[in-house]
Amino acid sequence: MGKGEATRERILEIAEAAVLAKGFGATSIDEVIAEAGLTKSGFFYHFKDKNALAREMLRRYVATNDQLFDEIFARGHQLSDDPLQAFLISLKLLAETMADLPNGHPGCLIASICYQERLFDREVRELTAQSVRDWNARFRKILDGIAAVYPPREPVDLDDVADMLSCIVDGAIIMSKTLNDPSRLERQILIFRSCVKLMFAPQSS
Amino acid sequence: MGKGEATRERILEIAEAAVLAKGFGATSIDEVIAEAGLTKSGFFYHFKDKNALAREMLRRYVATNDQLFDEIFARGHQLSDDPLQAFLISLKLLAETMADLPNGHPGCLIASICYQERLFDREVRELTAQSVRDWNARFRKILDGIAAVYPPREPVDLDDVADMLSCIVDGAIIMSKTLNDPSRLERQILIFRSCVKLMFAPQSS
DNA sequence: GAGAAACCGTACCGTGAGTACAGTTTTGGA
DNA sequence: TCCAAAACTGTACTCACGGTACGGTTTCTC
Repeated sequence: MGKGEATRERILEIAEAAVLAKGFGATSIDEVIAEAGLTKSGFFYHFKDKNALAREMLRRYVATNDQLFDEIFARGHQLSDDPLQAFLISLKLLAETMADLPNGHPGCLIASICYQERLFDREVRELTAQSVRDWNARFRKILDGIAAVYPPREPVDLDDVADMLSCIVDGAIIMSKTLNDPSRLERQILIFRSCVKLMFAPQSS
Repeated sequence: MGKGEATRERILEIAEAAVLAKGFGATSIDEVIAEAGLTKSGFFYHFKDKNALAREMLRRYVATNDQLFDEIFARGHQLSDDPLQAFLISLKLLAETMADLPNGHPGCLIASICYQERLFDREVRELTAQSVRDWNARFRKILDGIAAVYPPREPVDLDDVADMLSCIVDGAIIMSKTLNDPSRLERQILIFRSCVKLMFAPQSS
């Protein structure tokens, strides 16, 4: 890794924390470069403009999240051969992971971008849309596996159930931040888990 | 209503549409006053600064939403004496109301503020927190009424279920906007409705 | 040791928030 | 109908921020 790449990473790390804390519009390049210890010229050497910064931040964020999901769902699959049990275990792991974040979840970049859409170009917005679609498809695939074994009790659209997880997480992050109570995120994931159980698990007193 | 009050309302209406479309930071006072047809001096005569504008926008937004919930849940209560049925009807009405919005839900002001928190003062943030708490309490009260008649199947925390509705709605709004598909919001509310049914309704094939 | 990569410094432009303050029109009530 | 308050207008600033331009300098790497 060249020195330039390291600087880029440092900038992205600092920028992401700032953006999640106060929004993209309120994050000034000046403060980022001050913390990163370089000049404006240095910044624009690495990023054409603020949009380029957003694009790279987003790529980083999506990659990190993808990796987290890979790990968590692989682990669930390791611990149980039953697709429903594996998913329930993974959701538990996800909840725990979120609960273990030191200062609560810092925020969802996609949601942050969503509420400031006009600040970004089409490429950035297309990137957010695609990653949401990918996550939904991933969850949908898991649900397909479950539904094949356990026919859902209520007639539910599996696409909607898949979407639900992303919605719950994004919504819970907002509530956590608004109420300054990190525990809400964990609890919402667990409530979703209960819903999945109710939908698919066979009757058990 | 004096002329000043009418101007204030006009500014708030224009500002809300702009803020939900592109975020608070990206909404300039200049463009708002241009559309409202008054000068900068005129604007600052009504609002001390941008924070004061946010505060009033928020008050307006919360009041409108409160009224919507009042209507929808009152209507549900009219149509059925059974607390569970009444809630399920209300959720259906809520879903329909959201589906009927011409260009999809314009966005949640609380979420928008959440992701740009540092732009706002403590009073604004306290206002968002309080309205979320109020909405959660309202839903919780309804769930209490239901649980008294229909003991929940899974051991669920009713506070969490109450929170869930807000989370789902906020999350679904983000997904709707990100994917440019307004129907997601309606479908998520209906999926939540299915979950409530599964939690409380007695076994029915 | 040379050339490319990774910066620094300085000076500049446009836009938007916000201030200051004096002047003008509009409005509602005695 | 007049008068005072309310509701503005106009001008002229300030400061911060995004972004550009460009020449110079250091630092790596082959």
